[in-house]
Amino acid sequence: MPELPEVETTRRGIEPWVVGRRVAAITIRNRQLRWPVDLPHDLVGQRVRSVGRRGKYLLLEIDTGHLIVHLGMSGSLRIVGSDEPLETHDHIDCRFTSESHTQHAEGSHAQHAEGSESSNEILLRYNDPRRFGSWHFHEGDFATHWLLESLGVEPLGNEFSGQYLHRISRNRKVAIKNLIMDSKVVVGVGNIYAAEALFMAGIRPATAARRIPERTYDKLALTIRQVLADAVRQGGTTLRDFVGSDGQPGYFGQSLKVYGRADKPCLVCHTLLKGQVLGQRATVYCPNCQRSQGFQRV
DNA sequence: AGGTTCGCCTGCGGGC
DNA sequence: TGCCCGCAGGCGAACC
Repeated sequence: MPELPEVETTRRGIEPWVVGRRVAAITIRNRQLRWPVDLPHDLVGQRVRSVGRRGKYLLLEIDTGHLIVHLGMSGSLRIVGSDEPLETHDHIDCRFTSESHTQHAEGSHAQHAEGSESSNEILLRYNDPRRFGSWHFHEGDFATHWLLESLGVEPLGNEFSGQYLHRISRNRKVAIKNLIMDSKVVVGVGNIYAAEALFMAGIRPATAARRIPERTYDKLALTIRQVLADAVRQGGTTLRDFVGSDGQPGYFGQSLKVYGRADKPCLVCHTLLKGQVLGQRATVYCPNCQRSQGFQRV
């Protein structure tokens, strides 16, 4: 599920609710996620300093380190009231004390009486049907965690550019779609946004990375940034089960040009879009708009 | 070392 | 109605 825009949507959603609060309790109902969940007991009482993101990993910075959360394919984190009924696959709850050093946004979803200390508690609730997600605690610098230490650059950061992609693609014959989905190269680009960015750049997904000229990589770096930033603005993409921290879906789905549209007409030129499997992942492209070298008829 | 495939899970839609 | 199959937003491990 969640690619960078969905994770960022979640980050922005939970940030104002948890920053400044202290962990009151962590309830783990099912430890069997991607890796067995094993959190230290001394997290209780620690204050949340910030909520960050590295690639598709959410980083809850607390006093002694970071809670590192990955949503896998089907995970979601929601802010709910402490009386919210449990649903299937609600695997982890992180309960926070009512004290807070930050002002909440208007429109609280938690059912509570204003000013009441005890009823002001909120839960950060993790639901994950497929259990491909993960929860870890890491002391100190998050970048040294084994899951994060070899991650590539942030696509919305300064290090990411056409020049960077061009340099890293030398002598690599891997399909360009697989290259931009490789988290050691650039983080956060999953199956949906890879297909969309390649369409916007006019590049055929199966093109060998080393055959693409730098000019075309300039264009690709731009469209990757564009599609991710656009999707963040719209709260991510909801195909089936993604919901933001307020339980609402994302609206970027209606902006998708190729993903999930195999055998349908291209929205630009009306040529039938072509489906293909690349690296075990379904992809879709327009045979007319997407020519290997980025040539576009426009 | 780069490239490819596997496997972890549940849920859902389509075909029969 | 029900069963079986294939497929789904990720990604590290284990293969060549």
